[in-house]
Amino acid sequence: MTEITNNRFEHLLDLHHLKKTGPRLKVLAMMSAKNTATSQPDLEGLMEDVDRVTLYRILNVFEEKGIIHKIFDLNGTANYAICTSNCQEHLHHDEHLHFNCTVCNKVYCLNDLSLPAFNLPPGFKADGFTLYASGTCPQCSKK
Amino acid sequence: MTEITNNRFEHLLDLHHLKKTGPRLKVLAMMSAKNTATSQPDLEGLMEDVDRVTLYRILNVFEEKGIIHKIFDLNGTANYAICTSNCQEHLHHDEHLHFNCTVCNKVYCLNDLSLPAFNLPPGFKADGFTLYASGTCPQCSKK
DNA sequence: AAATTAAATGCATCATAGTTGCATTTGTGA
DNA sequence: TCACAAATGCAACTATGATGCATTTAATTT
Repeated sequence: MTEITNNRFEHLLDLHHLKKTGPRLKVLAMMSAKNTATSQPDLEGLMEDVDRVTLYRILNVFEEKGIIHKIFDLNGTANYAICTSNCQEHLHHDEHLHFNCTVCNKVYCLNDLSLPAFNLPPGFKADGFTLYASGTCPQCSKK
Repeated sequence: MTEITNNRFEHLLDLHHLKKTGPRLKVLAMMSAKNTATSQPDLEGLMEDVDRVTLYRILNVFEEKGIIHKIFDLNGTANYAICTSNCQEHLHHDEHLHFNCTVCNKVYCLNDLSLPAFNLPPGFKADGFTLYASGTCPQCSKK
């Protein structure tokens, strides 16, 4: 399974003409191991053997290539999540719902929910929407 | 008119049991002079005679009291806008639409638009929504 | 109107997020 | 396996934001 997963990531890097390096594969592994977005500070902690600057550069290219997307949580902290295949194929289809738990502060990407149609005041031309919801996540609601 | 406006701000500070000081009135004046949100760096530039720390503290109390609200733009920069009266009266009625222009980077608060009803996956309990749209604003569309 | 006091400001200092330039290393294609 | 472009690491720097403490100031009380 780890084999297969790793192959999937290597393929992903190939697709975007990026070299398959240790730090890059590790970033993908760390992010895919969670069901929520990963904050930059957390990621930095998980990647202790990798230079901070390298991490920033990896995150930047991944975002440019559409491999991951960046979400700012309620505190303005950068969070990153791997894009769904849907997101990669249709570049303009980036309408996500992001849920930010006010208790544990986790950011959930609820990609399945689609946003309803919307009309803006005259003159505004939108090319992307993101809906943010804040509240209590399932795990924090339980206890 | 400046008199009246100033009185309105003084009244606003009174309402929230905050002392009517120069820096605070200046922040309110600067923010209300614009039809878009003001970024923290811009605000810092506009308030040159006021200490950076004081500005941060003013923004924090104003936000706590519900006088202003904070919006992070596409770059993660903090932007601030004065809340509408609607927003002050009903604390839970903070469903805004924020439009971030990708050309001039301005953030517009389109308070008038109401968000459609939404249902989240089971277990998620939302207490606030914010819709972000990015694209081109009326002024940048023109030219 | 002057004195008192809590609140607000200013200053020094620190922490963290993010960037840039350059030298070194490493993946990949010839 | 060689060569070169790409990626990493390191040093240094900028910007945003926070904290502790001394000083000032707005508002209250007499």
